[in-house]
Amino acid sequence: MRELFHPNIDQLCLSTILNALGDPIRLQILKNLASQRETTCSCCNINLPKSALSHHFKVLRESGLINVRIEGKQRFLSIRYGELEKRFPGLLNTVIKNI
Amino acid sequence: MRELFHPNIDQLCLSTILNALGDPIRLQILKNLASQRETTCSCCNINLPKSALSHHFKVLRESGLINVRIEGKQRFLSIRYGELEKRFPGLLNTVIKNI
DNA sequence: GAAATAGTTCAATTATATTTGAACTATTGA
DNA sequence: TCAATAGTTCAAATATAATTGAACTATTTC
Repeated sequence: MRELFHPNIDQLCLSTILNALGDPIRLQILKNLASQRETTCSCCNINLPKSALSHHFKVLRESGLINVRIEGKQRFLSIRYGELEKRFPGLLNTVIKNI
Repeated sequence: MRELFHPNIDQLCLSTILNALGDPIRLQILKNLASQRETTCSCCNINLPKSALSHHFKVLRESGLINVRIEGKQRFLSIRYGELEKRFPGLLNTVIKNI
């Protein structure tokens, strides 16, 4: 695998994003990311088997919330702040403040 | 039935709220409510059997997003703006703006 | 009191999501 | 090249959610 699918900014759908956010584990992941700019999958400090984590990362990525950059053996996750802010102004910041 | 269950403001949980919002039908209901202050269940202009609508109203109510006031044969729905704003500042307005 | 109205609840079905371990891929380092 | 690392994918199991019609409750109106 060389590249992972990331939806385009104008394909993003509010209910899909809110649905991705409407899960305690994924909110926790987001909170971690918000405080760290970029993380690898294994640095999320969430006590779940890696296949379960991988599932949640995929939901976040496919909803458009996070970007996953492949570098060597690792994947670096980051929030798609700028694009999300353009598409849904204020949304992400407000959610993150309220986690 | 005389009263419906409404969670207290400090029992509200962000992931539960986002989960309730993460559905296109419920977002549509919220959008309608946002433009009308108060509506009855049957005035939602959503083409679903009433049992399905009732289900979605319940999800919204139990998450803390809406208030349901019983008056005669009807139930008047409204968004719990003030309380939600206190508990999760900015959240609801941002979501509604972005629907 | 009977019928109409407005909605809820129930039970069954169907659809989606989550969780898991095992097998897999790709990359790095010895 | 071999082993370790970082993560994905698969398939099966389990759990949760959505959808429906029918039966129900409560209220109003005749």
